[in-house]
Amino acid sequence: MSVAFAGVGHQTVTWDRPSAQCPVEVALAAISGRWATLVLRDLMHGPRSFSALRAGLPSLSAKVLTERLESLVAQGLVSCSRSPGFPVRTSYELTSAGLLLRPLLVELYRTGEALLGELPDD
Amino acid sequence: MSVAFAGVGHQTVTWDRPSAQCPVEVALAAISGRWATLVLRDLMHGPRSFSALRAGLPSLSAKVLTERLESLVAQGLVSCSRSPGFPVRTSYELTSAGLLLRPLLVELYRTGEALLGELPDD
DNA sequence: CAGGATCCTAAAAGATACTG
DNA sequence: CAGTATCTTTTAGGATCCTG
Repeated sequence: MSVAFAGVGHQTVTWDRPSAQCPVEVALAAISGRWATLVLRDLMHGPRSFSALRAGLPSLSAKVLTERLESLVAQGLVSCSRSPGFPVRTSYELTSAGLLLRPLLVELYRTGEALLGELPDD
Repeated sequence: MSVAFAGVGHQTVTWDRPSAQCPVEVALAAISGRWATLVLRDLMHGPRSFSALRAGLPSLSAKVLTERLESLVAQGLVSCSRSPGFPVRTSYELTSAGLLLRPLLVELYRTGEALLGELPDD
């Protein structure tokens, strides 16, 4: 989106579909996909290994976790390091860009709480 | 999620999958689905008719717009009023709960901008 | 004008088994 | 330990045509 929502002004936009250049789409890409926010929350507490992440989310399959991590790494939000030797150990860690997501996650939580307060009958 | 991300403390959670009671999931549900944030942005500027929304998002099909609106109405975020007579006119408008999403949309935009600044090479 | 009804395709998610 | 490979199921999105 080319404008903020806070009433700063509404300039007409020329595109009509989600664009990769739109900040909102960029932020959404980071938190989209099932389990994405849960994986991010775990990583917010510090580096985690593949199995530590699995242990925290038992009903998440290895395949989906792999997909989620690949996506986060591809977006530059998470970095991955492997220990040499055997068995291999990996460590996934938020990058400085990934840490930028913290306020967004907080805001998601805050907004959700506000909605639950206003609409307790859902 | 049962805890915020701001370092208030990390209590072990007992569930292991996205839950409808989790504030984060509630907020996510409001903004998920393609075009959802764009529809919400339009509505943030005031009531809109079905075709006004379509006109603003030309590549969005009637079916998907209907789905998005139904979802928002079902969540209590948007209300819909129909004019009597013919042809029918509808007006979609954010409820007070829907207005609670504004800061979240702003934060999405802000975070996206920050990410684009930190990762211009995507 | 404001959708509803169908049908179709693609993408995401999940289950299971296996490998470096 | 940290994944990969397949396969099946589910879901979302889109196209087209139709109706109150």
